[in-house]
Amino acid sequence: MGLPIYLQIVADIKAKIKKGILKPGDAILSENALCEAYNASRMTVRKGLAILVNERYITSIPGKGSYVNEPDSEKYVLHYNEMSATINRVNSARLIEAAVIVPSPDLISALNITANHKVISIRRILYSGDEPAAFDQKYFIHYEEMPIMAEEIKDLTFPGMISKYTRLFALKKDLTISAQLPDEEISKHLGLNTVVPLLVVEQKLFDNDNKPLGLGLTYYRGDFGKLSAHSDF
Amino acid sequence: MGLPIYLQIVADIKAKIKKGILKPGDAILSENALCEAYNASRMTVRKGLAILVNERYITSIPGKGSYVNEPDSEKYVLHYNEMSATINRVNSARLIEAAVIVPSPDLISALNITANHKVISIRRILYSGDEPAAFDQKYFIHYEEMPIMAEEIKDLTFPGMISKYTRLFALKKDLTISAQLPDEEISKHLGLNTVVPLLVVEQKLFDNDNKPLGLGLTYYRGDFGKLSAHSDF
DNA sequence: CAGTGGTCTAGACCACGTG
DNA sequence: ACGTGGTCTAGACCACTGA
Repeated sequence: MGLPIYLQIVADIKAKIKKGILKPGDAILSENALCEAYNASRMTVRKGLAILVNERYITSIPGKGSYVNEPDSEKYVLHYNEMSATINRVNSARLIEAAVIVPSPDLISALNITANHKVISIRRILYSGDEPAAFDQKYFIHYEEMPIMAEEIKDLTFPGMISKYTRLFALKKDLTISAQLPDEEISKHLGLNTVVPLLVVEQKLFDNDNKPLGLGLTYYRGDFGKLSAHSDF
Repeated sequence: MGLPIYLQIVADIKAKIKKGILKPGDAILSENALCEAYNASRMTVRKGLAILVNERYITSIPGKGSYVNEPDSEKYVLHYNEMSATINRVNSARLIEAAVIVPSPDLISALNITANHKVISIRRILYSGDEPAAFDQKYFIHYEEMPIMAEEIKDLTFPGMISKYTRLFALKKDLTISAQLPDEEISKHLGLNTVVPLLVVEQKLFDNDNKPLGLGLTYYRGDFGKLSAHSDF
């Protein structure tokens, strides 16, 4: 019984939802009714309900009441880091290119820049022990005050690279995951003789105003790359 | 200026973190100091800080103070639904098997059951318009009181199927994403003549006590399946 | 010891929705 | 008009950390 009142309320309502006593669409007790039921002040009750709202168990509608939500069965939490031993067994990297390039038309549109902008291209092979596990390509916009610092950058993740130049908390990130077959160049870099499917992770980084900051493509050998995600709560 | 005080506090502190005025590890003003700064009561200040704690911007340590966190640059939100037009362009399904089977050793260990348990196997082809986009295999434990209801189940997602028998809010879900080449059977079902890489999504469903409820495998043609995820906030 | 965050109360005023 | 949730106050007591 050491649980604070507001957490008891949370636990009780969650339990009722999980047992089916409260179904999606049902109204829960009003705040005042909960105050009476738990002999608590309204602020305490509201603190509990705020948690349930935040975890998407219920929705509160001003002037009406609070209602049990449909479960959001589609939502997962994914941890991704192109250099993570636990995720991809990747534990080292070798830089094969770090250059300022003239962007291709595709890159120009992906980064939303004009043709006279320069772009930094970073290419790496990511290793799992001695074996090449992935080919990694990053692009980001080159500004004058931005030295390439190849040595510093070699072992970083993409957000890590970008955060050399910007506050990381300002980053927005999109990930797109697909399966592809390797082209000749990637086959060569990864030393592939047979046909191996690739797990491709595309990262797009944006600043707080949704201006593109960089584009990353990582091509994992299908027998190395595995991503995992889990439902929250 | 219509913003409530507690949201102003949230916005101000977020801004300071994003601009680098507050760096990871830095202490923020104490609650009492913030009360003075914003001419607000402590409960109002705490309401703001609670949001920052929840969104992982800061951590509060009793007796000491609140501190700016290292950004969690690995965390993404993934929406997945094997039948979603927006995610996979899948808009219909055809059932090719719905049967009670004797589980293989692999299945027995994956579902953590004994050999005398029966398992329901559901096999479907998922279509994008007229084209087969994925081969879908589900397994879940068969209990006596569980009719198969093939027609009802045909167009459901895996959580949808399971929720026919259990409260959905109690579900825990794991997703594993990988790239594979099709075996003969899958090639046949998807009508593949050339070598096409597959994006494979493995779903494991658990109840609230982490007891396995089901195993799902969905094999998307690489040119159809694309998953996307994004950083939160 | 003084300062911090964690919990809680008993009020208040507001905007909103329904009868 | 009444009940609802949303915001806010000015206190209170507690457990904890650090000097």
